[in-house]
Amino acid sequence: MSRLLLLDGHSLAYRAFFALPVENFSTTTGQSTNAVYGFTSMLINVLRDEAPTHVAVAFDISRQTFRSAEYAEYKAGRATTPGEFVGQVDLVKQILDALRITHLEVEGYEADDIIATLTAQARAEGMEVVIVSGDRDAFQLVDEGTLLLYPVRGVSETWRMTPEKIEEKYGVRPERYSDLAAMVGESSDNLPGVPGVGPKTAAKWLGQFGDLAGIVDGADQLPGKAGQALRDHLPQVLRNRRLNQLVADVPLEAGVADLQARGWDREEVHRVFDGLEFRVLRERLFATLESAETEAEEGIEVEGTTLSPGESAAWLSAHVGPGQRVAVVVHAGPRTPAGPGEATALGLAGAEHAAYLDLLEVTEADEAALAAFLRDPACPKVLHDAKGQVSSLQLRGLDVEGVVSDTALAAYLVRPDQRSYDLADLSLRYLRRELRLEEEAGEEGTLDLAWGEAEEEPGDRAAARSAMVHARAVHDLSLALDTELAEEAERRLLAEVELPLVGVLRRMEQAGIAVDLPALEALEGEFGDAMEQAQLDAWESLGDDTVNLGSPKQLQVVLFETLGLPKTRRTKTGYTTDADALAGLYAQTEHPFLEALLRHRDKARLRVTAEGLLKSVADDGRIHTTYQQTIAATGRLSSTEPNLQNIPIRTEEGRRLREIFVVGADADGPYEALMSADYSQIEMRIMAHLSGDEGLTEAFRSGEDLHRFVGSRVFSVAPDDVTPEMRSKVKAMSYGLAYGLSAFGLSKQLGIATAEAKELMDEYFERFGGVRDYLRDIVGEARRSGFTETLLGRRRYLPDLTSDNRQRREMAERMALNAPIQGSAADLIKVAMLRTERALTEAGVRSRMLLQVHDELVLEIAPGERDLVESVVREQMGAAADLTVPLDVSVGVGRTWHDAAH
DNA sequence: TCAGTTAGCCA
DNA sequence: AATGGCTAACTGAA
Repeated sequence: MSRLLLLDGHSLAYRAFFALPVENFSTTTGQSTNAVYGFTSMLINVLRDEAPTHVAVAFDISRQTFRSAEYAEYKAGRATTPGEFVGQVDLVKQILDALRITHLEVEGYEADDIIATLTAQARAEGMEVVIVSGDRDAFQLVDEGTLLLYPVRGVSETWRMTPEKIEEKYGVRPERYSDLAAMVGESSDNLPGVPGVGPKTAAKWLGQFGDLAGIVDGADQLPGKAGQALRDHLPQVLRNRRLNQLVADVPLEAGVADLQARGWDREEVHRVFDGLEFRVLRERLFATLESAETEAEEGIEVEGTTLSPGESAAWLSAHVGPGQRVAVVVHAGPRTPAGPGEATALGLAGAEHAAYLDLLEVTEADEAALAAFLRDPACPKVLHDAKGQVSSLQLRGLDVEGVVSDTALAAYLVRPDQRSYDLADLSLRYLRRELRLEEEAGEEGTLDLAWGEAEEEPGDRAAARSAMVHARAVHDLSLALDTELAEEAERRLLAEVELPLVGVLRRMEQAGIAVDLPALEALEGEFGDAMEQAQLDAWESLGDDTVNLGSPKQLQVVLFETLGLPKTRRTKTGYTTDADALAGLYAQTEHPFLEALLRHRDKARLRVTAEGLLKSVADDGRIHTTYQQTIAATGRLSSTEPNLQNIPIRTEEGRRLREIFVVGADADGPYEALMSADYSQIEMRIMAHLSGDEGLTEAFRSGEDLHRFVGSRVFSVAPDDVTPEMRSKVKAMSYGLAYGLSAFGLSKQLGIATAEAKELMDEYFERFGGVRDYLRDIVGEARRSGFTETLLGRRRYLPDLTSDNRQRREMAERMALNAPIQGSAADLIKVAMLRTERALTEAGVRSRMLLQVHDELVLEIAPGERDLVESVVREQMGAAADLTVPLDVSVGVGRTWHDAAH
């Protein structure tokens, strides 16, 4: 879909001029820049938020237009343009030139006429249009495919004017707005309205007579003083209407097709921004444009050899060695429930040469040379998403040491909220190279491959080419990303945390966790039976056994039509049937169907969870999850296939699922128990540390129960007098804090009035002012710098903090609150995992780490090692960071995960 | 077959 | 309308 963005340059710059204090914006040479700054800032935001394919900016050329010719007083009475504004319009145009954005001006017309003309052309071609203008005349252009962003409160925020929004505000559809304005008047254009006729009256008449022409025809029937006033001022109204009609056929030098967004002039942007001394704005501009702009210059070239049996050893000795960075790409067989498949082939690429090795056809000498290369820590290797590939190699007995970079991890640290770190995307972004194979590249293939064997099968040749091209990309990318990770802290995070963690996670995945299969099968059956019973009960109470209880759509019919229950909160497609809403309905009506439905939901969920776990048990009787290290924008891990980080624990029945995770055995024999070790209140402790709040710090140092301590402060009672009710309130408040909780959200969660929630929050912040100041400051700082940072310097960029769209901006603010806290906790447990594994290895024990659940580690304990491992885990988790408050670790041991809970 | 929506589990 | 995840079922369009 094409989308045209049109801006009214003059009016936006003018607004910015008055919105931003001129004394804060000037260069060392005395040039005022507040209007340029405001305009450019707005431009960047709207380019980012609306992602247009075509862009133009319209300017007024002078005040002499066909309008002033008809009505000499048009726009008269405006103050003369301030001296500091003069000249800034030219600077705006310089910026537009550097960005290669077309700007237009036409003698005798206003900017809005140009915008109207281009809008008409674009709409005729089926394009969407987004207009940014501070002139209300532009309202008449709005329709289903034309959106107006109308600046309010200076330039910091815009209203998204849709036909509905205009109708809601003014009571008329956009196409009638100009009729309304003609009667009401427009002070900024010096067009007087009819005395006594305001928007309400005008909208009412338009509703009665259809349009202005209808009102004129029926003017005689208009009642009262207002009617008489209109009759008296008819010529003036009609003149206003002629003047506020935008001209949609201004002769233009450029058509819509000429406005396609083009590559910008990097050097010119630097030159202009240097001159204006815009530093932060330049960062924002580059961050915005570079993500949109990834034009490939060419494909990836690789000169490579497909090694025949017996050739690998010689190739390796010629092309790899200490200090020479080599990219490794592994091809593997299909994955199994126990993990990735076995390696079948690999591509290698150094600075100059590339090679492809078929592991199924190598000689013993080849394999020995390869094994020696792979396990030599002095030979630096880089991989993309190493964990699975190293697993695949290991299945063939090939150990890998000396991994100096993982391009997926490096790219994740550079920008942690990307959807994926696909090699092709990264190649385009950081190398400006398309990752494609010869066939796809068309006739001007960009590959230059030297082939080993002529008689190879085509499939093998494609695989070889692909592996070598990928390896070349990984090699070059690893260098490019090294320079992207400019901050020392981020380099250390990669080298000392994320990279070593890859091995820890790989071993945890390979180990898996043992499952009591008969117990799991029994549980699945039990939940299944309970689900069926619930379904029967539900159907019986309804007298209908055809409703699919799993279909929200069918449920809506049953609940709100058949049963006629009160409507719940709206969703995109109707009314919600979520558990909260159903429980609310049950409290009101006690309808037996609701009870059975909720029970059915519960049991169905449990059954499906059991079923999913059952399906993922591998041949060794264990479940091997996969940890994702580049998904969560905050730095947390995630777990998939299956997700072992969301096994039920909150209800008694759900907890029974934890009984099927049991202590198991390995090749060396059985283990003795499972151990669960977790941090208590890790996020609140980090909050205490980061905020330096004295009360919260004291709470943790005192050893008193946190929520009891906080409750005693908030409610001004002795700790012993904190009631369970008080405790649960401050507990919800404490947990909500780091998420940007609002009074409304808190009231909803606690089931109390919003006013009461507000009081609670105020009292909380009053007593823990350090927390309030910290949360406020962290957002302000992030807005200035563009990113947040964790204890270990993990960054998260939040460009939306300066968005004009309130919803996006507030979302970004909550992310800015949460990211340093959740992310620091993630840093901490990662360090704890590294330290724990190292210490266990040094202690020479057989016990091993199996799972990580954000603030919890699950270990399998070998016979006789329980006490030693417990002290190791306590020590290493406790020493993962040096905070101003202690890190409290609690440990439990048992036959099952459930029993190990504490 | 696939993507979007809804629901629900965890920290 | 409180952050960060994953999976499953249903649904309608391709």
